Amino acid sequence: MSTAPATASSASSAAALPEIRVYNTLSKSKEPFAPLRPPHVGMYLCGPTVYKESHIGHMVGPVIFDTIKRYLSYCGYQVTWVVNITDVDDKLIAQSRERGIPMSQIAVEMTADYLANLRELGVNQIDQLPRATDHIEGIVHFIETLVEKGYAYASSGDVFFDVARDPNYGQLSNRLTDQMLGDGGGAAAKKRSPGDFALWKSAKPDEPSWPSPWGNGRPGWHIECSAMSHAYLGETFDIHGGGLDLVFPHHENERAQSSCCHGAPMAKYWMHNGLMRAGAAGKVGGRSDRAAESGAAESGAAEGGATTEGLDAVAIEEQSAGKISRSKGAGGLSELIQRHTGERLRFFLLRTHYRSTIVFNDEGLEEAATALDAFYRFFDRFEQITARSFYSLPAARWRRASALAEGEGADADATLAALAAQRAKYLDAMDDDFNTGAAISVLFDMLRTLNRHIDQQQLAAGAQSSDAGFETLLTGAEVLRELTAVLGLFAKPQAAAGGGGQDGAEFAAQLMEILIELRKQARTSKNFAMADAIRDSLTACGVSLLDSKDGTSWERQRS
RNA sequence: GGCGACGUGGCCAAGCGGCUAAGGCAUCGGAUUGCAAAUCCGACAUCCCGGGUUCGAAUCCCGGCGUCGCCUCCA
Repeated sequence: MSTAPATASSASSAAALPEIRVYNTLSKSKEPFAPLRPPHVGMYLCGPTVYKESHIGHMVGPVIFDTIKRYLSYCGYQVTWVVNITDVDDKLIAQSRERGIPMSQIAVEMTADYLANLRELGVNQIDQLPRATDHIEGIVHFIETLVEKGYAYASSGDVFFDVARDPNYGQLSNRLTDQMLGDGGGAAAKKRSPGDFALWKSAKPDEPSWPSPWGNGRPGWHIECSAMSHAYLGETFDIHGGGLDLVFPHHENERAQSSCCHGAPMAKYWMHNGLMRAGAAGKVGGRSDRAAESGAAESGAAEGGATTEGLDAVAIEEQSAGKISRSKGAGGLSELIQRHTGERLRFFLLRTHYRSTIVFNDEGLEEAATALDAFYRFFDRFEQITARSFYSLPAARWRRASALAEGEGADADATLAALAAQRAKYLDAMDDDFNTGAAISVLFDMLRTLNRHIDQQQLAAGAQSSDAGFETLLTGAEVLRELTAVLGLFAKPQAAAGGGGQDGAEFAAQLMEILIELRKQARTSKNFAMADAIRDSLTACGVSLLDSKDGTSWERQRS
């Protein structure tokens, strides 16, 4: 009566080939990851429409998929990752009008902003960043094919996708087509039915446009992703990602276009990351829904101004004076990065599972900072003892190349044994739908193991490689490096560990003030040995003290 | 109205039928320390409520309460 066979049978063989499981929005369940053409993996992430500066919410997907690519690569796959830049769109046109500058210029500016932010967050695994406007021809061709095959129809300069022709429409987002096709009748005069969506939009007089068989116009939203993913990854690729908010209509429509055009599935795995919410003091955002009104009167509490924060409560950039901005200091992403460092933001994002909602607020970021400090302190400690920088340790870039791969060499040494077990736990977490939160918790365990090892072996600054436990520390740190690198963390030393954007020069000035004051006190109390020691030490690191009747100033020596 | 997610210690957050319910922040003890910090050891939850299925549920099902998202542009 026991179900033992199921668990027992896999025990021996499974160890050799760890199975990665991925949550697929299409099937609403976790599936074994089996790419179409192993070891190659094609991955497409829907990038931004570049009409405004990006905000922190735009970073969630890139950080997650950057990590996914890192992990898959680490496991031996060869991943090609494409992120599109949508640089034609109604919003861009609107911005262009508003600011009185060409659409293309806005796109260039905002793309640069986006990329700069990605870089700060350590997102550097993207292979291709195609722009929609560079692929107009392909887009037109794509639409032509759809028209030829009868899935789309032209209607006075526009071209629409005929939703009724796709029996699978609605599958991804779990919507019924007849529901959408409903009675609505003639919602838009040009469409056959209200659910149809534009593939090509005819140009109005002063809008940017490109020639096409249907006259001058521009691509509709969705089609650029179908065309570009096809151009770079082929008819069917492995992973298609994006925010949960893109499931409908964006991905549903992409899927319809692509599968109808090619007669093949667009992607094997549809992965969607959770959205971010601003977690202000009270409650946040959400527009007042129909129905929500009834009980509002009695709770006088919320009256202050909890009104519409806008749909995207996270868009602090535009919340000029609202309570949201006050509670977290207004400003865009770049200011956020400056205040918290990109690494902190990345760490913060990775601590939550990618499919859940992340509540974003300063408290969370501060906590992340505190937690991260434990790592930075260990790196310092490690460097003191071994005279090696943690950041320059050779990290195994492949799972099976690890110093502790499959637990080898871990038998005799308790520390290594513990680390090997922890590493296995980490890998299990990552194998299970990229559970970065659980993986990071293991990292803290490793930190404790390593610190305990140092304490117990009494390793101190200037230790020798012949000292007991020295080699173990080295090996252990390498493994920690290996596993943190997979998450894209600790690539390079932080300017000021945990300092949170303290300006370097200003910081140095503050320190110097303290030292000068101490030396002054030493001199006053005739403790000249101490005073000289301070000055000599400073000289040793390139700082000269200049005494005068007005006090003491300092300068750095030119090298 | 339709679709969907979530509710785990003071806070954040893993867990997806069965080891002592991860980890972080905070708090409280202890070791260490000239003091402090850091580090280490230890303490701190039966999982929104009510039913049900099961030998066994935080984990599955039903009902309730609550929070949130999508259905329109959105990562």
